[in-house]
Amino acid sequence: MTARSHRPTIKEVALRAGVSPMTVSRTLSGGLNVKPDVQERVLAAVAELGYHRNENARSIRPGHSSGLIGVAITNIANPYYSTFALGVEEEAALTGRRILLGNTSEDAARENALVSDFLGRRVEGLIVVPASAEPDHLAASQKQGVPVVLASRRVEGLDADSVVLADDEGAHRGTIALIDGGHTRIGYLGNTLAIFTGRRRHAGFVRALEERGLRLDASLVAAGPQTVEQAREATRALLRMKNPPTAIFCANNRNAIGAIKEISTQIGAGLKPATAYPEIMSFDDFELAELSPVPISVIDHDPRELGRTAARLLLDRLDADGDGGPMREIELPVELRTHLR
Amino acid sequence: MTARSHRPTIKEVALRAGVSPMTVSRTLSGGLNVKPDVQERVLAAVAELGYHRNENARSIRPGHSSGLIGVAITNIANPYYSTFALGVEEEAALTGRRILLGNTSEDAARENALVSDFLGRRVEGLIVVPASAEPDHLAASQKQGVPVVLASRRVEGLDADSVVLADDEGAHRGTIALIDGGHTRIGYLGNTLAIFTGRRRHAGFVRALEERGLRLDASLVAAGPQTVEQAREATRALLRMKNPPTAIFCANNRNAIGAIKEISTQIGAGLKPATAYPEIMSFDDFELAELSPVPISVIDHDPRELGRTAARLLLDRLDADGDGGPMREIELPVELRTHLR
DNA sequence: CTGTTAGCGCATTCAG
DNA sequence: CTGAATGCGCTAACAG
Repeated sequence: MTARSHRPTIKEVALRAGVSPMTVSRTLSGGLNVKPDVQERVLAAVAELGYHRNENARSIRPGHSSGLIGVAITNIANPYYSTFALGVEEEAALTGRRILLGNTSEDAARENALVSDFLGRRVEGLIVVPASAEPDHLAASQKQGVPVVLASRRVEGLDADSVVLADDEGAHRGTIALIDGGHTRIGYLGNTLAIFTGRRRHAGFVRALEERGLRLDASLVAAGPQTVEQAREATRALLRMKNPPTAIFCANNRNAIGAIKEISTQIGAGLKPATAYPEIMSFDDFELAELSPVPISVIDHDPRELGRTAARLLLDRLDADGDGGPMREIELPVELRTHLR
Repeated sequence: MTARSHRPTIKEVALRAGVSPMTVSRTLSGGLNVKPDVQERVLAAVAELGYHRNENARSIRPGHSSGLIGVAITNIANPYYSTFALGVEEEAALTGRRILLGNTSEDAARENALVSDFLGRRVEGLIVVPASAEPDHLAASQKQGVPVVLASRRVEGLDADSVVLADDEGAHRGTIALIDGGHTRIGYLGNTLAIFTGRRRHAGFVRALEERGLRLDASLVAAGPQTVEQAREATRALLRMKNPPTAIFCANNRNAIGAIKEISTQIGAGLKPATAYPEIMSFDDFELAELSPVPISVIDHDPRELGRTAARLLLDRLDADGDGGPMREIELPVELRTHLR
């Protein structure tokens, strides 16, 4: 069987139905001013040929848009972001739009290339979890009339719609809960401060310490681990200290999972009882958190809703006739859930 | 600030650079037969205007294609499938192609609509984790010269490239390991047999029982649970039996996680010691599996590689001049990893 | 109710 | 080395 690469065009449908291309076009756009029986003939031809209207050809015509939304995410494989993507996809699908998904791997250059590519494909808008602190490529998109919505992280110097979490408040509340639970030596594992959420969550952590009159011990702070493995190493270092922390604040799920894995391994080795290990506070809930071998609390939130909200911000702007009004900065609430275990 | 929705065209670049559109086009396509200084002028104009070649306009011209791959997945939020999507994205990006991602929610109608939409957008090919047992819409795609690659599941009656796991063999080996570990009453939690993987994994399970001379006890088999919550309920039912299983074979991560959660909860309630609960065999590894409160083994595999392989199958066919040869059916190996815990 | 003309942005073909 | 003409698939705008 040879793969006949033939996608029928409107002309072929017209020929087969014995009408002009315009009649086909009209029929496919709702059938206004086309006799019912002619419509039937057209639709029959469409079905027989398996015709699909070429949206790309359609979109180059004035007034028409591509129905595409460019989504750039730092790491699709992270359940947090994939759930976010699901939220975006669902909301976009409600308006018949599709998403063009790209993974940036937390790499600014890749984000640049991706945005550029998306613009070439004439996306109507961009939803970005920025890997780059550099606003130029996104500003360029806006200048072309392609709105940008930032999700999870903001970019300094870019006036764009955004939806982020209550990072500072969440980290603050979580840390206060630890302190009020009796902890005075609290470790910190999180992203580098170069990243928006890393900075804000760290700030909330520090603010809580100050508020309770605890001094910040730099040797307890690891602002850097990105992967579970790196988090394990950082945890190992904390546990090796002569005076280890009695609790660890983990600024995201990668770090919390790394900490738990390391603690679990060490408990399994049997050197010290489980109670000798630090308790965990995790910014991000995650599956099986309740199996932690040490007490764990989470600062929970809803990535799917984050995605939906980002999409709605964008769609609102796309549907707005004029400039769509001032930028909107949304902060989604988080929920402290103590001692899942 | 008004959102000037102006995307510059090749004409405007030409005007600004003082050349014809063709010279711009040539410059952007590699610059063959364009004087270096002219190229510079063109590129300067491109940069100043923030011009991006309109790929949609480009793709309607004969010979050119969209550079788009349609990916339809049953559930993006499932870490297994999001990692799969990452693999597809990476491999597609290597050839400059992008993915159009759609979620089917295990819904055949949605899959139909999605495929139809993808064809309208002139995707070069389709990568599908089929939610539907019905081959017609996918066959239609092939007939138009848009190749289809099935991933994880095959569709009966559809002659398409596919990459799936060694479901039967994996389930068989896992079950044999349980039996040889002394278990004679083994529970089963998995997808409905209407789903390809559900059917195959169940078959491997049954085959192992037969091989070892154990009879299949229907009351121990739950072929249906799709979500963690449903899996918990099914587990609860198994544990309530007068003669409960001493091991449970879980045909996917949703079911394994549900089982573990339920067992963990019951152990926490303190009615029976942990050793009184069934051990787990999970088809699919998952994060924190090693924290299971009961011994657990997994049939591991690599969803990212599954994605990469699916993409490569598709790209091979796209790059092939002729019909690309016979369909290829790949079965990726799985690895039994016993007693992570 | 239906068909013709024209043009969206781009690049192949053919003249210079 | 550069430009003009032409047509990709589609649909407003304008006849009829």
